[in-house]
Amino acid sequence: MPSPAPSDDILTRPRRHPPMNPPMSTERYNAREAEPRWQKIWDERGIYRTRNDDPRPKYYVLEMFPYPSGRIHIGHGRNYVMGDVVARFKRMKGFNVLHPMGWDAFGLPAENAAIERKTHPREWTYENIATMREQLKLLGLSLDWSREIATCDVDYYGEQQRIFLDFFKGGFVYRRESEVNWDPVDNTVLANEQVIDGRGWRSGALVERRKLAQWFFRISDASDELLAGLDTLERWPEKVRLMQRNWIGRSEGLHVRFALENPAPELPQEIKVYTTRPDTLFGASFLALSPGHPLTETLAATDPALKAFVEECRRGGTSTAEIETQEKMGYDTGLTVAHPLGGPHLPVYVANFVLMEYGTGAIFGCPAHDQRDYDFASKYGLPITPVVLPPDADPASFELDGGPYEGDGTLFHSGFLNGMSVPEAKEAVAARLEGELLGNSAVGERAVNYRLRDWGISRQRYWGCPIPIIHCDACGPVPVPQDQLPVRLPDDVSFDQPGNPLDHHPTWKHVTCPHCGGPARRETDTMDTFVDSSWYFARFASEPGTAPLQKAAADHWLPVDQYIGGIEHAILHLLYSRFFIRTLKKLGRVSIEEPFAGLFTQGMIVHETYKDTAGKWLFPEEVEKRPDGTAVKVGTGEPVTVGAPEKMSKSKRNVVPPEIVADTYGVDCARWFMLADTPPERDSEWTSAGIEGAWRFVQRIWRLVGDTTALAPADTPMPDRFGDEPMALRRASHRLAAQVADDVERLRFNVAVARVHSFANQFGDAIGAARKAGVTPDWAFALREAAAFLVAVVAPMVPHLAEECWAGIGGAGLAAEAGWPEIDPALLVEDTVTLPIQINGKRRGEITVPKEASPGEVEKAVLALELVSQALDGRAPKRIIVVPQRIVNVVA
RNA sequence: GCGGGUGUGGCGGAACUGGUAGACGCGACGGACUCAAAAUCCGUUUCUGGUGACAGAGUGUCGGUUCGAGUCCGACCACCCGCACCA
Repeated sequence: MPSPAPSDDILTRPRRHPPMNPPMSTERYNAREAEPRWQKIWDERGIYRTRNDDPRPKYYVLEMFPYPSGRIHIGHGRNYVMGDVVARFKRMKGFNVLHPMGWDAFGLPAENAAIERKTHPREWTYENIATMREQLKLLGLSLDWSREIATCDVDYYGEQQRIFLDFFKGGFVYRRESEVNWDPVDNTVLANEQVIDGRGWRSGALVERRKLAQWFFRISDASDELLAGLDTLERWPEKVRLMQRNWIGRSEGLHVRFALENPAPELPQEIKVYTTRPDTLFGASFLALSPGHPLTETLAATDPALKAFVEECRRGGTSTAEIETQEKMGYDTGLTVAHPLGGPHLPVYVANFVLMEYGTGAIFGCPAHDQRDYDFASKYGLPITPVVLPPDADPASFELDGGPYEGDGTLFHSGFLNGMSVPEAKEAVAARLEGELLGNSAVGERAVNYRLRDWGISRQRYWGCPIPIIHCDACGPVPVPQDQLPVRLPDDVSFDQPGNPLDHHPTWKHVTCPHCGGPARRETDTMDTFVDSSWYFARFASEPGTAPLQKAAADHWLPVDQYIGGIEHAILHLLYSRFFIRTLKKLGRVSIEEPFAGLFTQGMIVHETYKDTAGKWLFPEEVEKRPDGTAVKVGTGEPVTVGAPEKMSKSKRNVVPPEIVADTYGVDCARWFMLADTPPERDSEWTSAGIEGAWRFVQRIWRLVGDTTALAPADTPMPDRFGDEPMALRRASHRLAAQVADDVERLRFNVAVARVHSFANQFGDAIGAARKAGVTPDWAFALREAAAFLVAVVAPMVPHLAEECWAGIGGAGLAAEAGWPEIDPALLVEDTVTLPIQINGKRRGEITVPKEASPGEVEKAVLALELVSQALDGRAPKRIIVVPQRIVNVVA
């Protein structure tokens, strides 16, 4: 899924040292020593292994699994850390948490690596996985590694083949011709990202469109339910739901059949168009067919000029930028159609802007009320008749001012529609045309259209899940029999020649037909990797070593309670997964419909970029910032240009490897930094000042806890009475636990961090006060409690430090297995409240009253204040507004 | 073009359903400790005027609703994101 950029020379890169003494003295928390030690203990005790038969309520938290591209940098870590905080927090709250990890391991880069470095895609992939697994472990994530999977594991893709065949038998898959990008020099199919400026990325040849038979999933049949399902996804960002809604693109309109006049015998009797503006039918001045329309093809067979025109339309890239700038082009076929409502006869054109894939591949053009039709009609001298009159315009004098009018209004020049509003006219036309016959069926038929197209899953590639079909000349496409599954990828493949290695493998594709026993060929296409990622979250539900997709396990764990990933997957991955799970339900393989109950899209980590005088990108470690704001190259003093913060990427070298952060500050600092300051959905800038701030705070927690254990004896019993100050500290401790729990539930990590900071300030003051006053039993208890609460509250965020502190205060077991602090509700309630006093809306003072004081009592107390009587200057106030617990406003 | 979002100190950002704007952090400045430095601790830090208690202004701009607006409404400006010949 995300495509992390590898960084090759991390281990030789210069290190930045911590801003202080080496963290070795006993005064300081030594993360470098403590972190691996705790990770080993967690690992040995297997505390993050999840069992399906655990009776506690389940909670499934998942981060989008990575593509194993090589190495991760710190920019990739943010979503894993956020997920980890949620997982650890929910464990403390008593849930049986599933928090797994895997690899989106098929895909093109492995084949490119095979070509460039002569390594096998399998080796390259599994080596990358090994590296990245260690890097992720370094982050101290509480993952159940026993459930790890890679989509290129035979077990996984074998199950996927079974699912494909279920889809096939259920009628959710079909095969049809579809266009691909064809590189005529390399004789190979190119992915969209391999086409650069209309040319093959490797050969530089102009890319052609070529038709190939390919497999499709019938996702467009599910348009309506996918759309309706969005309304049930209350814990998804509104933005993502909107993007999916637009992508599905439902529209309501009318199919209208136009009778061809004097058609030649080989031609059809009619042309069917789709329109969402039947109200503008009297303004129609032409019909336009797509170059790919069947009628176009029929006509082109006997009309060389039309054939040339169609070919010209085919040329040119498929990129949106090109389509966007393309001029409207048309070809007059000489045919005409009758107007269904008795208007003038209309010429039939073929036009480059009419899409075959949408609607019926044919339109009627109403130039006065559609920009595209207006452009077209202007170019070809077709009539432009306004039929919708804008509000307040005069029908006698109304003229278009240089463009179409696409707004609302009243119909005119439109026969029986005159005077109607646009919606009324739409309805009237639909009703009229439904009742009229052309041949044996109605001229008009109401229709719903979707923008969503079927999902083409065929890829002419080696490193993907083989499509388990055998092609027989006699029997057609035949499923691979169950006992011959999985269809394994052959290992002995060569990447010496262009094209699909499966296709030119000497033996692999030659098989006998399971049906008739005759000679047959395997399908050599593999599946789109989006198929792999459409059900991996269901695979994690099964215990390791068991069948990959188990109904009971999937029904137990799904839907994912909290899914976390980048916004770039807002449409395809999430929509495909939704379709996949719905289809699996229809096939009886799971019982749920929506795979992800809660979705969160996190922001990226960005970093400044650096260039030397030669324009070469520099790593952050190669750059030294001067106090005057300029930057120079370490060692040489050469000036460095500092660029704006951008997404971390290998090519721009603005990456920070997790190893260096772990070595210098410890990963807890990195985790704290990633959670602090910036709201999690926004991009966050990685800075050395920020990580140093995190380092200081980690040390601060350590000191607060250390000071407490030195001052207050362990196991101090709870005294009957508390002094004001210890009581205030207790209130703060309990409030902290309540508020941070709320913040984490709402994924407001930056706010949670701020609260912890704020509490630390208060805790520090309390320690000072206790020292001064003498550590009485009430102080001792309050301090110990504060330390225990603080450690527990930060445990999800800085788990290693928490363990070290937990051990220091004599906590039972591991912090990772401790529960969330028990909050005494009585301590969350204050008995007095301080209200600000406004005079005429401006804050002029405040008053402290008992919490239960009635508005009348508050009013009396406020009026008694000197600042109020001064402001009133003897007059009676016009009005006093008392908002209980909030504010008092005196209107003088 | 269509749809959506965001605008708050030098910076990242807080502010529950309309109720003390600037929490918390970063940076900066001043001080304590130290032979000195680092670390740590304390204080100041929206702007303007004033030595000062204090006064005035202030959440992109303009207007509105309200006792009270960062928050709600209308118009506009800027930036960001998504989609884009979808009939």
